[in-house]
Order: sequence, then C-alpha cells, then structure tokens
Amino acid sequence: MRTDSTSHALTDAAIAPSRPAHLRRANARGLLRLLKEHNPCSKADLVRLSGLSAPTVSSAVAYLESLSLVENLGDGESSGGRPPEMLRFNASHGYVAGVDIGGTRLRMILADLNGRVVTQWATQFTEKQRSPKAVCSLIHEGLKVMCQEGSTSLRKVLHITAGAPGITNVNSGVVLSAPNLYDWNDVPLRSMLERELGIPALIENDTNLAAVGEHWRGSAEGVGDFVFIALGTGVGAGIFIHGKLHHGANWSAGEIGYGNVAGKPRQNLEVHATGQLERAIGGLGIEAEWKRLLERERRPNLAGLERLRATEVFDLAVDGDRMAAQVVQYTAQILVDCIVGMALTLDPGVVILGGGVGSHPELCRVTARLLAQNEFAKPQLRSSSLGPQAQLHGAISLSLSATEAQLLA
Amino acid sequence: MRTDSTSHALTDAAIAPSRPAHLRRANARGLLRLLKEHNPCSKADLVRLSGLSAPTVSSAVAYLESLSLVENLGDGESSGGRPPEMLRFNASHGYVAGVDIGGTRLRMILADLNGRVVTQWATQFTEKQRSPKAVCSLIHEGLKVMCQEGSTSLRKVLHITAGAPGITNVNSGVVLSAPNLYDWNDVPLRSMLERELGIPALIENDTNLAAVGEHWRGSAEGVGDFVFIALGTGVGAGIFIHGKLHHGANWSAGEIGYGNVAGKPRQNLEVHATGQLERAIGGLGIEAEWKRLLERERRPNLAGLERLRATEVFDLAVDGDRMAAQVVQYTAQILVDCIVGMALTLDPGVVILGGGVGSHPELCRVTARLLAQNEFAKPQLRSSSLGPQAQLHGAISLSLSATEAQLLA
DNA sequence: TAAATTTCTTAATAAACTTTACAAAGTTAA
DNA sequence: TTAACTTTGTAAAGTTTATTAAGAAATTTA
Repeated sequence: MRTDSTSHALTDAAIAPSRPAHLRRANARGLLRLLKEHNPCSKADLVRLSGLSAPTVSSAVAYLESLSLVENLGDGESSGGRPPEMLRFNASHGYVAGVDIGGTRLRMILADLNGRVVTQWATQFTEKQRSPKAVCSLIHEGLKVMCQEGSTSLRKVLHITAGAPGITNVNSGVVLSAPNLYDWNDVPLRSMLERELGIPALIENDTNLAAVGEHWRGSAEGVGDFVFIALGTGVGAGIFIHGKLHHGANWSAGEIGYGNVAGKPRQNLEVHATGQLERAIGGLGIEAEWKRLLERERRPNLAGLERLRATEVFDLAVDGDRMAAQVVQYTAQILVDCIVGMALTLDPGVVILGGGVGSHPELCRVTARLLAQNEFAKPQLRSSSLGPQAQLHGAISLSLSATEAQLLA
Repeated sequence: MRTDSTSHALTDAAIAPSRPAHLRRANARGLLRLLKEHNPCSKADLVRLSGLSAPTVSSAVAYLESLSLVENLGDGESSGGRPPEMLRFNASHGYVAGVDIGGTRLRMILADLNGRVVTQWATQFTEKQRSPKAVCSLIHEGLKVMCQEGSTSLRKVLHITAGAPGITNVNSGVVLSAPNLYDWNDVPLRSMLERELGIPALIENDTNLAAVGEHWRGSAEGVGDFVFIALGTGVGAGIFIHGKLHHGANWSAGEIGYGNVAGKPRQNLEVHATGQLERAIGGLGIEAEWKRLLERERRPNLAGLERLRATEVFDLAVDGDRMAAQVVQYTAQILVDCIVGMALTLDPGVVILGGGVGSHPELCRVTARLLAQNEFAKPQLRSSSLGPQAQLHGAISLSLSATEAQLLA
C-alpha cells in the first residue's frame, strides 16, 4: 500500500490536479494559450475569453511577464473608455529548430515560438558525413549558422526535432532502422543530439513529420483524422487519429510500402527486401513501368525518353502523351487500391498525397477520378500544400508543443 | 471578443480547470477511482495512495458517503495501532444495462457499478417485433424482467448501451444503416430508447462493443492498440487505438468486409452489395468454398455434408478431413492477407479473432501459423475469450464509463 | 467641464488544501 | 497490569488561490 512520497497517483491521472498551486499553473497555461490564439490582446479580453476574474488574470499575466513570456505593448485603442494595455506573446523568448535527415542532404529550419520561420539552412552530405556522429556535428554546425543569421544565440534555442527516413522509437529516441539512409540500425540519435547540442531533442519518422506539418499549417489544418501518403523513392504513410500521430505497437504504423499489390502474387514480408507496393509505385517502380511500356512498343529513345524521372513522365502525360498517361493510370490505380484498403480500416476524412512523386497534380487528378468511382470508402483527396517543406514544418510543430509543455511545467 | 458568459474557454480546455471548486470534484473523482482499484481500503490507505492530506481525504470521503457512493464497513484489522475504518465502493448504488440487437434475437445483461453481472435475459424476435419501435418496447420489457430478477428497480438503472449490427453514429445516436438487421436506415435509436426507458442511453456498432468487451475483461486486457476481427455471417473489425475505440470520419472504420481479396478481380465499392472479403470468408463464403470443393471432387454427400455450417467444416478439419483442412487453409490465407494489410497500416500489438466463425480454434491455429511466415507485420494473434458475450460486456463497460463521468459531474 | 465608459487594481471575503496538534483505539513489552 | 508505542482519524489554524466589491485611472461623449 505504501507508495513513493514523490509520486502521487492523483496528479498522475488524466485530469486530476489536486493542489491549489496546480490551479495557478493551469490558469497561466490556459491564458498563455488564449493569448497566442488572440495575439495581441488586452487583459480585459483575456478576462472575457477565459471566464476568470480580472484580478486572477492580472496576477497570472504578471507572472507570465516575469518569465518574459508576455510583453506589454503599451496602450491600445480605446473603445470608449480607458485604453487597454495590449499584451503580446513574446515569440522571441526562445526558438525551436527542425531537421530533415534525407538520403543525400541535410535540411534545417529555425523558427520563433510563434512558429514563424526565421532562417533555413541546407547542405549536401559528403561520403564521410554519413555516420550518425558526423550528422550530429553537421547539425550542430547548421544550428550555429542559423542562429547567427537569425541574430540570436544557441542558448535561446529551446528544442530541436529531427526526422529520419526510417522506423524511429520516439520514446527511447532511437532510430531502429533506416535502410534508405545509410543503413542506420539502433542509433540512439536523440541522446546523441542532446549531448552534442545541449538541447532537449525529439526524433521522428520523416513521413510522420510531414503529416504533422500538413496538419499544423498545410492541407490537413483542422482535420483530426487523416492519412498522409508520401510517394517518392519510398512509399509510406503518416497517420493522424484524433488529432495526434499514430505510431502503433512497434513504431511501424504506416509502413505501407510492404503491402501487397492486386494482381501480383502474394509474398511473405522480409525485412531486407523492398516492399511490393514500393517496387510497384515508388519512384523506381514507376520509371520501370515507363521503360517496360517503351520497350513493348519499341518506341525510339528520343531525347533520352528512357531516362525520364517519374515526375517527368507525369509531365509528359499532361502534355498529352498517351503512353505516359498509361503510367499515370497504372500508378493511380494501385494507389487507389491502397487508399481504399486504408479507408475501409480507418475511415479517414481526408487523404493527402505528398512526397516528390505523390504531389504531382496529374497523379492527384487521376487518382481522385478513380477513387470517386466507389460509392463509399472515398475520403477527400488533397494534395500536399507544403511540399518538401512539410517535414521541416512538422518538426517545428512538435518542438513547439514540447516547449509549451516545458515552459510552464 | 465577447463570449457567452456561461461558456469558459479555459474550462473547455483539455487540462485546465480554473476554479477551486473544480479541485474538490477532481479529488473526489480521483479518490473514488482509487477506492475502486483497491476495494475495500481505509482512509489512511487513500491518503498514501493519493498523496493528499488526511483532512482532505476525510472530507472528500464524507462527501462520497453522503452521495451513497461509498460505504463504511466498520473497523478492519489493526496493524499495530488504531484499527482502520474500511471503506467500500457501493456497487449497488446503481446498475447499468447492455443490449445486443442481433439478426434473430435480442440479448440483454444487467450489472452493478462494479461491473458484476447480475442477470441476463434473451428472446427471439418474432416477425412483428423487428421495427425499431417494437425493439424498444422489447428492451423495456427485458429491462423490467431483469430488474425483478436482480431485486432492484428500474429507477436504479443509471445507463444503458445498445449494440446494433450496422453503422452507427454514436454522437447523434442514430443507426445509419444496418442491412444485416432489418434494413434499418437513419433510425434515431438512442433518443427512442431514452424516451421509452427514461434512462440515458448510448448506441454502438456491435463489433465495436465486442472489441470494448475484450479490452475490458477479455483477451485484450491492458492492450491499448489492437484490432478485433469479427468473423461470422458478416465480416468486420473493431479498432482500438490508444485505449479507445476508433470510429473514423464517417463512423465506418473497420468495415473491412468490403475489402479486396488477392487474386480476385478488382471491384468498385457499392453500397447495396456484399463486400468481396465478406463473400469470400463470411460464413456463407466459407460454406460456398466447401461446396465447391465437394463438387469438384464429386464426393458422395454422406450425412448431409453439403449442408454443413462453417464451424462444422472446421470441426471436420480437426478430425483430419483433408478437404475441410483445405477450407481452413483457404480461409486463413485470406484472413492473413487482411491482417497483414491492417498491420502495415496500424501496427497493432494484438489482433483478436472473434465472432461465430472466427473464434474457432482450428482457424486461429492455422492463421497464426501462416502469419508467422512473415518477418514483420505479424501482431500477436489471440482468440476471443468472451465469445458471444463480448458485445454485452462491452456495452456494460461503456455504460459504466458514462455513469462514472455522470455521477461526479 | 461633467457624466459615462472601459480598463485595471486594491481590499475584503470565500473556498480548498496543508500543516500541526491531538484524540481515539489498538498492540507490544516491561 | 500498566506504560510506551503505533496507527488511524479529526479539529483548529494557517496558506494559497480565486472571487466579489469598491474604487482609481484614462479616455470618450454630451
């Protein structure tokens, strides 16, 4: 029956603060959230918005000002009486950073606490820089450059989120496997970053980050249940359920690249093989289908037709090329099968197509047309609005959430 | 900027009670929860468990006793000092009921606030009783009978949950469509029940209820992410994510019966047709496959072999019948394809096979064997432990949660 | 210039929790 | 048998937080 005196079951509960002091913090948190949503506004506004009494709001705001989380902008415009003191969330109180570790390059972004982008930075990997350790120093370097460009200091960077193209255990901060990267396995990236940078860090799967980005300020704004499908070199999905990422029991939710493709023989799933769906409609798969058609019809290889990238084939389809249109049709049909399968399971309201190949307008158009032929299991199909920036914005979003929880803990 | 004075943005927030009075309620709720988990126990125990001070616990318990939610059992055993006053959650303070509206019969269950089953009741539908209105009166009748048998009164029944074999909008309380029932469409079942019984009600899809049941006191106890597959006349799934049911944007998450089956031609989804997966491995589909094999091998129709039900065919397979084993293999293979598809999307830790056909041990055995051939996307496969009772227990579970929230609102 | 309006603060009051002190009812051991 | 010790529970006093009520400050309106 005896429990550790520092851990209280009540306070651990979902909604069960137990002590008066908790009220103060909860109110401060709530007021800060309201201020962010109605930035800038006056104390009187906060009184109306929160339902709390004026003195309570006053003292909470004083507390937030003492933490430099809130600034007093001075008098605003009177509406027939004493002019209000306008308050603003101090977005420069700190900064957050996002990282996208890609197959060939590293991209980074720095944003203030409002999520406003301050600077970006990118670099190509050299052969030597591909080890986890080297990547960490490279990130350190990039962060320093961005801080300088943004006229701030590393000390003011409060959190960083890094995305990797592989299966990541967000809790332990370990990249479990990233074959499409440099075959990272069980890399404790979070702790490495935290040691290198001295900043709390978070790691995530890159497709999941893109989904977060689209949810935050992209095509899925305000949509709690959706699936983001990333179609590029690889094929994967980021799944949002009830406004939050769904990771699954082994951090591998959304690994749809291994799914079966209708018409192709069933196959057991092996760890070190490329998945069937990925082979079919990953970038290489699409290009292979294009070459197959070219050869079948013995078309002359004008202007290097044989070496076109997937998106270039799609562009040809827009220009009216019949054979390229067939490739689009082929891709869209397989994609629709995949979407229908997920829709029957999850019933998402929205499906977003993203990734280098997936966000091509022609593919979206044809996919939507095919999907509409069903009488149900047809979620709204949208194209990614953040494009290749989605991951970075998602990283910022996660860092902002983590910071928010941390600032008034 | 002006907001309605009765709605406070802060109090609507996830974790943001704002007033001292909220503390009282939150603490009372928390203490009641702790008492339920350590039933019976003393105030001193609650002090240790909650981390609250003794006077606070005393006054909260007094409050709970005044509501008759807690009983004082008198002195317990001393552990070297003044003997503790033992407290017990008063499970007879009220009761909750569950209903399963099936294709041919109505089943009901009555339980106390601890979830202990008091009585059950069931009846076959007659032709006339199939209208929503008639079903409601039948439920009323059943409830009265159960109250009598349980020596309680209808007034003490605090909540009821009803499950229907169709797509249900839990928020609005409307059965959107239940073709396998009596072609109910847009039936406002919840409000009908509430008017008929004078009790707050909840409605749900029956497969979802079964999933809740297995999660509460069945094969998925303690598992937050799992999929319950119901294989019977129909084929459907109940999906648990992060400890809660997942409904999807149109209340049709888990309607996997319409899924494609590998090797069969792709098909568009139509509302009034049976789904491809359901045609393949629903009860009728399995029986059809059995007949097909019988005919192909021109086997003499001994002992009415042609009229065997799916489960009877599976029984034959256990007895060593080669052809029946083929049917099991056929079913299991399609089931595995379906499970793998869901596993790649959701990565559930556990998949539970249930329903009249799905819970057959032989099917589970073969399915598990096939599933194990994959190197990943192989969730733990379990068989339903509540069997046909799963729905009813799930209904009780939902009613208990609803009641808990209601008792100390 | 006075009245009205809006914003914000100060002072008094109420609610809820905690600490401290102590009473009640047992066990243990000289 | 009795005194010391333990454990449980309550009462009183004090602390923290929020509220209401009153009023001060700064502006617009008449």
